[in-house]
Amino acid sequence: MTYTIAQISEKFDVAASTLRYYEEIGLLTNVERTDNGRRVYSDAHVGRLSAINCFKKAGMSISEIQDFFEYEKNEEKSIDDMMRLLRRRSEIMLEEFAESYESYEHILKKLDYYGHIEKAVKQKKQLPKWANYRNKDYHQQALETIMQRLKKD
Amino acid sequence: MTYTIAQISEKFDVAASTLRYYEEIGLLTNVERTDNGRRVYSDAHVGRLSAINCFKKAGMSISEIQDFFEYEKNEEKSIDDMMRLLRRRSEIMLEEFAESYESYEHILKKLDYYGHIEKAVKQKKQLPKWANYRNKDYHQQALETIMQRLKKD
DNA sequence: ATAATACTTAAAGTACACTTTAAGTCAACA
DNA sequence: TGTTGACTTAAAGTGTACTTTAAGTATTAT
Repeated sequence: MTYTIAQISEKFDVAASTLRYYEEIGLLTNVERTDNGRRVYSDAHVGRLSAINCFKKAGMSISEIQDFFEYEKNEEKSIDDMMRLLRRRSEIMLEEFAESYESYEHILKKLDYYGHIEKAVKQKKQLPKWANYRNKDYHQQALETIMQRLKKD
Repeated sequence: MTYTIAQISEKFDVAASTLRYYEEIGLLTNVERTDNGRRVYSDAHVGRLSAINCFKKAGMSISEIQDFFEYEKNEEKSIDDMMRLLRRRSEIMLEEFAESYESYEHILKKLDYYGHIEKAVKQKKQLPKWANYRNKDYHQQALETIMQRLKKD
C-alpha cells in the first residue's frame, strides 16, 4: 500500500509539516515521490511511525530514536549498542513509573484532603486542623484501577 | 529554619539560577533577603519546592503549577478549580501510565527479539524468519517488578 | 592587601521539537 | 478559464523551561 502525506498525517494524528520535518532530520527515510514531486509513503513508513510513537511514549528524545534506527540499519554491527539503548530505556521507564506513581498518590492525597475541606465548607462546620487525608478506599480503588490497566495484556 | 540558595539548590538538585527564575515568574514567593540582599528561604519554600517536584513528575507544566498555587492562595474561592485541576491531572496520569506501559512492553518485546537474533548470530546458526519474540518468563518478571515498585507504599 | 567564594542583577542565549510563513506548482472542478 | 485545494520548498518563528553571561558587591581565607 501507498499513502499520501494527508493520509499519514491523519492516521498518526501528526501535522504534515512534522512528517516533512522528520524526513529532513532523517527520522523518515526513502520517501518516494510522484512525478510531480509529492511524497508517497509505504507500509514501511507506517511501521516506522508506529515505532516512533512507541519510542516517544517511552520518553526517548528524537536523537535517541535516530540512534536506534541507525543501529537497526546495520544490525549485525550494532546489535549490542541497540540492545544497550533499549535496556537502558526500559530501566529508566521503570524508575519513572515508580516516581510518577508516587506523585500520583500525592495528588490523590491532596484531592482527598481538599475533598474534606470542601465538604466541611459546604456544611459550614468547624474544620479539624488536619483533615484525615488518607482515605484507604480511594487509594485502594485507584491502585486496583492502575493495576488493571497495567495488566491488560 | 532558614536556608541559603546554595542549600536549597543542593537539597532539591536544582540550579540556583532556576530558583531565581522560579521566583521571577512567581512560582516561589515571599523570599526574604539578608541585609546585603541575599535570598533567605524558609521551610515554607522547602514545602513548596517539594510540591513543585511532585507536580513536575506528574507531568504538569509550569503554568499549571502556577495555577494550582494561585487557587491554593484563595482556597475558599477556588477550591473547585483546584480540585478540577487535580482530578484532571490524575486522569491524565492514569492514561499516560497505560500508554507508557504499552510502550514498555513493546521495548521488552524488541529486546527479546534482538536477544534471539544476537544469540543466533553468536552461535552462527540459521535464524528463523520470525524469532518467537514473546518470552513469557521475561514479561512476567518485568510485570512483577513494576507491580512491586508501584506497590511500595 | 589580595584573591577566592558566594552571592546579586538584567539581559541574552540555548535546546528541543516542532510550526508557520511566503512563494510557487499542479490537478480537478465550475 | 479561473480558482480552489493539496501539495512543494527554504527559511524564519514559536513555546517551554531553563541557562549563561557580564558586571558588580560582600564575606572569608592566605
